[in-house]
Amino acid sequence: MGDFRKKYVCIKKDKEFRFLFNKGESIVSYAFICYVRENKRRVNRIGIVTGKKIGNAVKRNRARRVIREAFRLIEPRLREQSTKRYDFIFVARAKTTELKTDKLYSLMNKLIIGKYGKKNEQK
RNA sequence: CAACUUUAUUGUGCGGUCGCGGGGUAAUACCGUGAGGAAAGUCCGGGCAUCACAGAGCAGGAUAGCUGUUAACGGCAGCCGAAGGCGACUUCAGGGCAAGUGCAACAGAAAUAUACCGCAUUAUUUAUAGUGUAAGGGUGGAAAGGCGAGGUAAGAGCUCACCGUAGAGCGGGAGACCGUUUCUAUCUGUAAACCCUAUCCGAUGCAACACCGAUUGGUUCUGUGGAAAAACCGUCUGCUCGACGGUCACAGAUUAAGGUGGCUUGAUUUUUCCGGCGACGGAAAAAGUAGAUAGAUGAUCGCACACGACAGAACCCGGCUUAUAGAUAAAGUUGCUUU
RNA sequence: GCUUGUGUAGCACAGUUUGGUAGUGCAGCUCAUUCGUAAUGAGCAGGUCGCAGGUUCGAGUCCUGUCACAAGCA
Repeated sequence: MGDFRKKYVCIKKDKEFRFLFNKGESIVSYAFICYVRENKRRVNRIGIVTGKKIGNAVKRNRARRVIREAFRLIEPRLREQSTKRYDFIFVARAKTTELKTDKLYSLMNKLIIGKYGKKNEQK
């Protein structure tokens, strides 16, 4: 699979963020809120939102890194189990800063893989 | 040993695996590198960039002991003065109310000039009026510099002795300032009240600015023609004077999504020596030190301990201010004990 | 990154220019009115003036620092 170097792409534009907030399915947990929608590209895309409420710059960076690392671990499994590709937007919450990646990883595993992996198999 | 004062340093470290930004070799692999003492607040100063360069006056802003230091500063160093502390030491917008003006609520008779009670005296009707007066009373943050004597009708710096404050003179010092057996007196407080004095200040900020860029529209600039008496508008930080340009039409350039540069070798860092009390300056050698653009440092395993605080570069420096778990070092003060 | 503005009672605002009493409306409580409620009338309570320091006899007001919140600039 050497077609593209990066396995996933960042969402950058404001329009796309707003589109996902309005039309995407939402998954809520104590660590993060996730908006998901199917896209027609060949890659999974991710966007991370860390608002001002979380804290100062260090805490915001920390939350961003933790989410990104967890997603990086989960992403290969998602591609194996599903043929479709999705856009994800993760919104960090205040508790995200204190969590470790393995906790977040197991949480994502439960919520995202559990939902979108199986969904595809049934079809 | 205890309490305290000041200054400085450090801000988890080492190794393995996966992952991220930039660079190099070069081709999907390897090598090396990658946040701070405050990166923060944006409170000052400077570089750099663009605009204006046709200026003059006024206004406006900043600073405020002296000498030095510096690219510059409102910073820093040393010294002087005042206040606080037993002391080491700390703090201070620390020029001028003796240039002028204003303000001083309530209380009080009166707040910068005055007569309520009082004390004297004059007039007559013995109670009032006039005059003189700041000794005494109470009020207040502040009551005519304080206190004693003389003096006087009673009093008053009115006079004198002693003392304070301010100014002038003299002496010392580079200066702030200090001293003084001299002379003078418009001797309440407030300039973080207006103001005066001295010194400095053009404006805007990397979202500056330069370059590339399609249909179409707008803006600005240039050129040509028109208008050009007055008026209006714009630019020159605000105002006045003054200067320049514009008002309508056509043509060309320019600009708006985005991209590239600006973007890191610089008043650089470290070490040694020399000059200086010190801030700092000079010389030599060595080092090569983040450069992203939704914005890079995380996860995990092993070992050690104090179990890791405050906190993340965004054009770059010099300061200041604020946040900060602890750990370490040096100098000094006071008290106690021992010798 | 840069440039501005605002913090006063539970809420919305005055007062800051020119320093001496902290006020207005709504909301709250009590009483009156009414068969009862609303409206109306009378009264009451409620304030670290964002925080810290300074100037002053005395700061909501003047000065300095600081903490929040909001707006603008491609």
